[in-house]
Amino acid sequence: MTDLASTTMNAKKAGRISKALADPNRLLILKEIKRRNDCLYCVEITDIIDLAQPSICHHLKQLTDTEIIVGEKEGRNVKYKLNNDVMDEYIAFLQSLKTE
Amino acid sequence: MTDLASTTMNAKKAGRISKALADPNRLLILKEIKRRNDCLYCVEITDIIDLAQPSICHHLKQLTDTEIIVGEKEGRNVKYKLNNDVMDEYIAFLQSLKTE
DNA sequence: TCGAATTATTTAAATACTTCAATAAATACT
DNA sequence: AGTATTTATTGAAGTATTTAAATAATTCGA
Repeated sequence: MTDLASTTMNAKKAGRISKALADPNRLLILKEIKRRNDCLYCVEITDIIDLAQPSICHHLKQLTDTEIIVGEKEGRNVKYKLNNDVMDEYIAFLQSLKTE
Repeated sequence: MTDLASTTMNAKKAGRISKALADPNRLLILKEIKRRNDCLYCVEITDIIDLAQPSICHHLKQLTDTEIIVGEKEGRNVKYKLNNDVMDEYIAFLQSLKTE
């Protein structure tokens, strides 16, 4: 099992997730997934983000590489969903940094 | 009130906080603040991070600029503490991205 | 099969980030 | 005042990220 696919959170993985979230366009994508009830086709992202197709593809890759979102192929399209587990692990890591 | 100093979280501010957290050395600093019971002098960071003093200073600035940590001057030293409020706001923003 | 639609990859340019050496600024101590 | 200690700033080099044009790959429909 690779480090990326590991289910346990650590500083290294948290750093990668932070980096994946460190772009306004990628946060926009996540907000849009939420708005569309956890379901977003790649082609629809062009409507909300003013970037060329390869750029959007690049941002989606940042998010899928860290497994914050998961893509499901549906014919020609890819449907994206948020990975709540990864988000919960990341949030738990952040909580652990706080003083009780 | 500047956007950075605003108490309300938005995608722009969340993006900046994510970016501040997107470095292993900065996460190390946060973990060390926690380990030392929410109190860390700049000069002590040299012990745990193998970077030159200006580099550490640079990283501390990333964290203080986004107010994830707050520095208190004590004579020549600066004592750093985690800003739980900002962390909570950031976590709440991440929670809001999840599907209920 | 052929053409259209959707997504992925490669390459290159522009921009941003990380790091350190040199140096400055602030403060304590004698 | 002079010196040592701690932190901040500037400037430059190396590295990484973002973006888009060109192109490839995949799949649906006629």
